[in-house]
Amino acid sequence: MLRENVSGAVIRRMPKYFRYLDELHQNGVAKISSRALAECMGLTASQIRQDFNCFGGFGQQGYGYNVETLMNEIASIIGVNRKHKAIIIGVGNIGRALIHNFDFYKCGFNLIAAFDADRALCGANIGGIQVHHIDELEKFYDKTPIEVAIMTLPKAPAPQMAERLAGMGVRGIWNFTNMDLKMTNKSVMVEDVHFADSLMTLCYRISE
Amino acid sequence: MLRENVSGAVIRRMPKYFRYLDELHQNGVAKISSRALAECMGLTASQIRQDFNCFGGFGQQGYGYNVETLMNEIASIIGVNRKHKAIIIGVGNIGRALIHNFDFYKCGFNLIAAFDADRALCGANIGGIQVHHIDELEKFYDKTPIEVAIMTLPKAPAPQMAERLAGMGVRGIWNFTNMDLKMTNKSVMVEDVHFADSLMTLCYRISE
DNA sequence: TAGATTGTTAATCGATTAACAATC
DNA sequence: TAGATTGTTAATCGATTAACAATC
Repeated sequence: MLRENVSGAVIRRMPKYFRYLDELHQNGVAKISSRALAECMGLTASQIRQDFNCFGGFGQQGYGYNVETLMNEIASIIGVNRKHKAIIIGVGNIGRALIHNFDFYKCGFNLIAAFDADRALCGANIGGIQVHHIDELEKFYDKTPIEVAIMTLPKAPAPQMAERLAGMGVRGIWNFTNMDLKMTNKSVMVEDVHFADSLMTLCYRISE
Repeated sequence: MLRENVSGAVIRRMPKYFRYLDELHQNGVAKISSRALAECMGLTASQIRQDFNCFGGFGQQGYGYNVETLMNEIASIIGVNRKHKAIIIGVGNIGRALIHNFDFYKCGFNLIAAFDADRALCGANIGGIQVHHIDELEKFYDKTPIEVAIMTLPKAPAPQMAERLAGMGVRGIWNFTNMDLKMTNKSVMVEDVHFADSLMTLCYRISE
């Protein structure tokens, strides 16, 4: 796996490749050409071959790509086979929705605990996930270090919480606060889910 | 407002501009230069001026931009001042989370109703929003046409629902199904919120 | 007027697409 | 072998950055 100088644009396409290959595999498709994959994904064959060759040559001239092999390669490139430990901070509506509906495991994560500032919720078990008080965060981390924190808490405490998590040593933050977190430690990766930006983009596009 | 040949990259940045200008305005900041805005948003001054000039000249040489004026211009460019009517299809966890927590109004929308296939939920009022049975969708639309549908329903019925909505005449779909909707009618705008793709991107980035 | 900062053109950079030799 | 399709290089396209004249 080469994995150097891979552009953000390519990285953002990898999950989509994984998604389509997973589906093809489940449908019993054994091989696919860049051309056919391009057709069904709405990309160009050229782009697909360029993208894959950022990480190595997974195909075979004259044949195409073996769907299962390629899917596994991409899974391993993304790292979804590694099952990183994650916790969720804030069990309001969005937090609960994620706990109940979202397939963390398929995305390479193992959700192991939830935290909230509301003492009334502590000790509760939501969808199989134990809720702890936020004060116990560091104690928990010392026993069980986690790689990623999911921030589904209100805006106000968010910046401070992000720094606290970074200080503890988390590697990444999945950010649902709809605000940009300015991390002092740039090695902590932040992935934003900006609902408002997304909906406003739609607003623009339907306004012609 | 020129608004021709505006690239997708520029459009995606508009909500972010709006967000920052709104905050500056609330903090009582009256004027700002492209340089200062660039600094606080993590962009370049050049890019900001290029972006704004896709839609017209909102600044003043030697002075900068009036924050309130610029904010209002951008609000009007995005269309958030128009309050498009919207409905939500599926009141599971994600649907409820949006109804309870999300500020549709600020993003230019007026959420007027919810629909679900589960008869047990029909007639209920969730966070001020009436839940109707999905069978009444067309009847409802005939009386009250809406511009946008928010799809927070399971994958299985999603493709058919998208076509049904397009057939009725909706202009846009905010898609939470985590699948790509292939619309036959290309004039229906689809904006995806791909949780899984987002988290997998983070997975890649923390895997070095 | 002098200083500041825009609007806009030109230069650079990066990403996508096209082409084709290599090869299964 | 002939046909197909990759991996990879070259060409194109678009987006970002730099530069600077216009002007408040």
